[in-house]
Amino acid sequence: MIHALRGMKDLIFDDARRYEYIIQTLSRIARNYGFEYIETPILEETRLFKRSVGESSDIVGKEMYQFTDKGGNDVCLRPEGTAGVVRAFVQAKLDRQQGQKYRFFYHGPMFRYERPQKGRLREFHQFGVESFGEKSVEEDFTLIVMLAEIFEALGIRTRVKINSLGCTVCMPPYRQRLVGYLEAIAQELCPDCQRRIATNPIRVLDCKNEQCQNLLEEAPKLSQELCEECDRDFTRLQKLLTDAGIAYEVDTHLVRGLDYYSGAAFEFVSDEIGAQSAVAGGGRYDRLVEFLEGRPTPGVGFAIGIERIMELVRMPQERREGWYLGAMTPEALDRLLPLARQLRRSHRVVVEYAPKGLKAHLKGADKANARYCAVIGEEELSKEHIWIKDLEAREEKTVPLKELEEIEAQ
RNA sequence: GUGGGUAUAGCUCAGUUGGUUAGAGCGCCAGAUUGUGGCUCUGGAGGUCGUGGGUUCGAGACCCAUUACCCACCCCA
Repeated sequence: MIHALRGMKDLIFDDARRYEYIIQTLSRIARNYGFEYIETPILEETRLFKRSVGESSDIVGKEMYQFTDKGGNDVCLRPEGTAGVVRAFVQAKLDRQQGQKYRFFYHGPMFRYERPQKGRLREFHQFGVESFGEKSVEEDFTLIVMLAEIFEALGIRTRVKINSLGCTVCMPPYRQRLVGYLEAIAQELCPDCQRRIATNPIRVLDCKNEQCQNLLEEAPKLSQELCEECDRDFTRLQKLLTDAGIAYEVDTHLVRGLDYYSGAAFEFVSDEIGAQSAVAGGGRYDRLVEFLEGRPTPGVGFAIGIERIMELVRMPQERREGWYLGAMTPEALDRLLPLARQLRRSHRVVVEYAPKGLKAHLKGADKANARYCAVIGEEELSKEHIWIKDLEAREEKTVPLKELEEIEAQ
């Protein structure tokens, strides 16, 4: 038997319904917040991600599905969604519309060659939004509010963590101070952290090693060394969240894993899904458009991991819907087919082609989750009638075929 | 890449210290008088016990290898 590749799953039955419901719900909310749909290619040039996500990240360093296509291009399956949307933004020359705001939402598959575990697949799906041209911290606030609304709508309990990653003014000096501190205690840090001092010192902060965490308690904190502007924004963000009644925790160790983040960073976590607890993450990336050769344009966005919230979603109760049509004789089937075609203009219709007894048809209609079971038997056929039962109300009636056709044609 | 766990029916799992024709529940199919679903009852189909070796008179059980899946580390949504 040919099996799906490791870390790749079919969405079928309940999973498919949940996926569809999630996408519909999130799309609706995104539109209410002024975002519009964008779709970008799943395959992109590798250098897009090297420049945006960053070569020092594991994602680009060792997790990409990368290959050379038949034209000799170095390409890869997208490992995340932001880079493609920013590329599309620059390619459409929207960066030339200074002062304009653009807001997009997207959803679709992402690929990372990792060892699968709970909440982590090689092909997984994200729903994300990207907002361009809005520098105000109110936009950061609005995205967090939006996420809160999303998880509330889906019936998922989450905790909100926020942090500020600083800007070009305050981050570089902080980074230097941090490196100085880390070098002094380097021998006591785990091997990974020792390596990170050179490659990406900020990420030492969210090392999961307990000994490292203890050593880091005395480390300089960016939150205390933010420049005036960043500090003002971060304080304002906290005030807005408090006023809006959104509980949050400031997590100075919250470091987004991708290089393009700056300024506000946030993460929504769930305590009900195992080790991979981050269900959504995002933040500001005011320099990313420049990295991709666009004119400087502020940006902020987030992404939600669909698979991570799938089992948590509270689905609305499913109701019986549409029609089941069945015939008790071969001749009766000939009358059913045109009727099905008519009904399908506006209703869900399932047709059973095999002639069967009434009981079998009722069972079939029940299994098909149809609201109405309509059957033509010998009796009905001779009078040009059709027998209809409402499976929910348990009421039945026999009406002329013509009547049903006319009513449903509207 | 590293570590741990699990592989028996379509699904969830039982299978005692190795011992005859490998079981249950759910699901599926067919019936319970001739045209009435969900509930109940009866019957039925369906398994080379992940794969390959080995130990043994005898292996679903024990040993080795291999593959797949799951969980955790790493990293991230």
